[in-house]
Amino acid sequence: MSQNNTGRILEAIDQLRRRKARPDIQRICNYLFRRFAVNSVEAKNDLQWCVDNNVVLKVEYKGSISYRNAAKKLALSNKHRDGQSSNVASDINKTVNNRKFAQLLTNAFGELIVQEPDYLELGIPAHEIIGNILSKDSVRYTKKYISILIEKEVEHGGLIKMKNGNYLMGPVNSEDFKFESNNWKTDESFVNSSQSDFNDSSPQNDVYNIPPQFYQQLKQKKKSIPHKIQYKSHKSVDDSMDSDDKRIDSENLRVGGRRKKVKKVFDPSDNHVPKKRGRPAGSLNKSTIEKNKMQEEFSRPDSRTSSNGREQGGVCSVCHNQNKRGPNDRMVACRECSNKAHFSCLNGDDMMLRMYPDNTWQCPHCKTCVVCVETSDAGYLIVCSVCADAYHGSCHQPAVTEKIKNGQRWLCINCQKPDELIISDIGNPFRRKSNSNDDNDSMSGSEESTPSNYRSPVESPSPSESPEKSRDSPENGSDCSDAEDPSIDPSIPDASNWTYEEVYQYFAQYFPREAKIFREQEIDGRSLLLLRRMDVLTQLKLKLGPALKIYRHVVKLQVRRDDPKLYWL
DNA sequence: CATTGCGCACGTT
DNA sequence: AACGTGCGCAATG
Repeated sequence: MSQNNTGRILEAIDQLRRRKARPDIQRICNYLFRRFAVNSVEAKNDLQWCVDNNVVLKVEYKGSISYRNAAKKLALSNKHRDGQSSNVASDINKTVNNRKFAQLLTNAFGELIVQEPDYLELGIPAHEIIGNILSKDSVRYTKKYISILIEKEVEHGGLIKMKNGNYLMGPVNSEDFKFESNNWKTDESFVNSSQSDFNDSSPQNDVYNIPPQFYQQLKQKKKSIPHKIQYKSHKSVDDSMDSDDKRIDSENLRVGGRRKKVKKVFDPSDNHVPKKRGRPAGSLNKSTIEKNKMQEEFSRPDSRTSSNGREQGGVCSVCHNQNKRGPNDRMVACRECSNKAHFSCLNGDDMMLRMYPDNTWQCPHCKTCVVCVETSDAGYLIVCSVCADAYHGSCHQPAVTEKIKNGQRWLCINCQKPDELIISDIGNPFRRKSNSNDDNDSMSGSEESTPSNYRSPVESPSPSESPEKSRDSPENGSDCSDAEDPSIDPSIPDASNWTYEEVYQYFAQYFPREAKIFREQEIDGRSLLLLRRMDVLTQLKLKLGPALKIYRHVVKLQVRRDDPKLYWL
């Protein structure tokens, strides 16, 4: 099932909106992939699920399809015509959202009271609450929406409105403050557990159900710190939220990996400096309409993952299916949390879904940099395609400066070996570098590229642990530099004496999912060298896409040369 | 290169 | 009229 991703999809939509980019399927998928390593098939399925369940609205706007956060739309329309929500199905996400909102609300109270202990007596003005919540989640909420929710909360007794118009928190409804979702998205929210912490004494205690940690802070802080409200720059208490929104937004909310921009506060009064940008006139240009139209058609099933997202179950964190995907499939549990995934869903192109050599697995949210032990929250993690260790680019020695996309093969320092060593004396096929030629193959979509940096800059030879075999030593090019050697590319191993296990190992590094066929069929090196195109395409029961890519490797091994002419003819 | 920020013209309410 | 939307560009890493 897809609830796992609904939050992410909403986040994507809102993020795009905030960026003033059209939240179309393309961008949403892109966002999900970047942020959460959700593949596009799954993303599309989940998006569809969201649409079907009215969590997300699919709309046509200016000739193209866009997606809207239904909750926001709802808040909007409720405001305009005070009807009841038109749609039954939105109830699901309403409860989820309510809970989320309750968390944010409590959190806001906690923070604000710590900031300004006087609020304990005076109550907190709505705009402060709104500002605080927006600073946490301006994607899901707007000023108006929050106002509405606050009023609702008052009706339900969760909040108390004072005569001065300020708010106090009412009695806790523990149900509302339960930690939400144990999925991989960890929330910075609190667990409302340790009552004891703030049970001690405070007279307001029964009124202010603020989270424990805030109560602690509050106690320490007393009233010593002068009141400084971060977002307060407006004259009247009540308007000004709109310009404030932006500021809050930019200061506190960072989702993606970036944010420079010195942030100027937009002042409508300096209109007279037009510094024209953006498109001149006429809002839509045809070419883009057409482009959008073309990419509009929904998912073509992506050959490499059969994940379908439609089925019931939701056990596998990757495909959300319960059923195993083959006789040999099994569930692998994250070694940190309760997430599980099909064995077959792991070890694919997505490096964040790679198992460790000891057959354990960390889900993407638990995976930590082996150096700083921070998760991807602290920065993009690059995962070694051999040992599955993750690193922040800057933590790795030497620092990784070039961009390694998720899915791109990359070797950590421990797994890198100078090519010379491998080629000339080891000849161990499966531990061979991925430097030279796998990017093209293993990565599904990416076209070509990544200049192969043969000689790796590294020294650590980490002697190969493999059993020695002296069979081939391909005229040992002592200078590995590259394929100037006439016919044989020394970086391509000689497979003629491989056992089928070795063949399997070789292909497993590029095609973890498909490689087992080589073992099943007991294709050893000699057989491999005899394989013909049709054999690969038809006899191995592979899907066409992988089969073609595998065939390419087969040819390379057969001729020990990487010449596209050979396999595209 | 990909991603993000955003002015401004236009659509919706 | 006020607000929502997103194109197309600029800035940014």
